[in-house]
Amino acid sequence: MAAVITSPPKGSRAARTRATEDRILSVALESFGTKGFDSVSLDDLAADLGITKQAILYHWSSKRVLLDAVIDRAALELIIEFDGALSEEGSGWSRVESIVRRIFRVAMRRPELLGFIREISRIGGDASLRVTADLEPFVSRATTYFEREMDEGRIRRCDSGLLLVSAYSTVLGAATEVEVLRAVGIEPTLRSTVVRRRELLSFLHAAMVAPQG
Amino acid sequence: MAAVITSPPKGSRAARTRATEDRILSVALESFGTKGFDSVSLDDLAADLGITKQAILYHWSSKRVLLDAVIDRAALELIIEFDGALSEEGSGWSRVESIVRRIFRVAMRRPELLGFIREISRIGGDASLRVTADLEPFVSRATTYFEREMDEGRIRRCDSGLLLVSAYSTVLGAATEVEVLRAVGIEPTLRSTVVRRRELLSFLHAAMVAPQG
DNA sequence: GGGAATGTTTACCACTTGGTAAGTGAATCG
DNA sequence: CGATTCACTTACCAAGTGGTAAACATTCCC
Repeated sequence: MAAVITSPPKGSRAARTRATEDRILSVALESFGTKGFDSVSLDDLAADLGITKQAILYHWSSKRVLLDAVIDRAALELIIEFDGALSEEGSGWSRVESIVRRIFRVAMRRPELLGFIREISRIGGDASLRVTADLEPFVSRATTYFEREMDEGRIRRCDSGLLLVSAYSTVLGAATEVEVLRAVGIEPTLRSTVVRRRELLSFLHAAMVAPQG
Repeated sequence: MAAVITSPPKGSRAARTRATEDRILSVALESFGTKGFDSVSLDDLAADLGITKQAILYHWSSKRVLLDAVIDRAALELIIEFDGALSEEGSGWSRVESIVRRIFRVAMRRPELLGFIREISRIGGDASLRVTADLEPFVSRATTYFEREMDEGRIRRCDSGLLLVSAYSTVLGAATEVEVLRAVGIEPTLRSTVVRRRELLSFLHAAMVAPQG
């Protein structure tokens, strides 16, 4: 709704400006996520966009400020991708399954998004704090969800925070550690992806699901 | 044994040269692993070492060639850290447990080593190929080990390559994704590390151990 | 002991980096 | 329509980049 109110007449200057900023953020996210923040110069970015670096610096006063904007964008997109899965129908294992499928879809179609979060973690400092703050609402929702599932005995009882981290790194790892996969002789094809997802689901199932009784 | 034969008289020029190269590789591994290859300039490196960058370029003709040397060093250290675990006494779950403990020890004491491998994976190209080639013997040993354990029914049957990747990313993730841990409210202290290791072991146990029968 | 090989430094270079200043053409508005 | 704001470009700059050339000090070897 806010979007409707604030969105100016189509084709207006303000609208085109926002479209440009959007394009810049999008390309920056992809580049930072795949090559790393320091490995991408403003000139590189500008060249990809077909503009000059000063155009970028017009919208954000420094590369560091641009990074903050990209962080916010990445967190937003992550939440959009995953938050829905938490609200979906079903419960217990079937819901976990749908979350894993969704994560896999993101990892396959938007690897730069997950790579970017990882990159930010390494930069540390303010950047990490920012992404942490951005994701906090989502993390607390996920944790709450896990707690409830445990209370109702649908998954094994354990530290919900660690469960989240374990699930996150397991899936993210299996989906993105392409080089490691190559090292063990798995070329990342669509077919092998399906196989890996199936294996991973059974791995997680064994790990998470409470022994029924 | 080879070391004895090739090692020159103590304090000789050759020995000191090798010590210098060793120091450079060590500092480079730490810096590249924590800050990233592109984020560390030769001047930075030299400053940390108390020498000039030209001294570095004397031993390796370019920054890229230095990277190759650092990759070899990292792979060697990784193998030294982990390979022993595969030959240890015990079998089945107890051995897995000892491997996990070892990985945790490395992740805690030498995070830059694992961070470096991850960094290299992202750089891609020749660098990735090199680390893959360096680690191949170790990977094939680990895979063989898993296969045997499965044959003898001590762990669940599944794709051994994926099992390796899953175990690797789960452990590496839980041990190194500090920012994610912070996001879920776990400050990385020694105490929390112990807790996390215990949780992880139970997670892995449920996932890997074959239902007895 | 003297010349040669070796490891390191000083001096330098072309190029790239993030960032500034001033200018320009088009959309906007009174 | 004319002034102004806006989005962007051209022209720079100082600092830092990886890398080269040559001078220099030390160790080695005959």
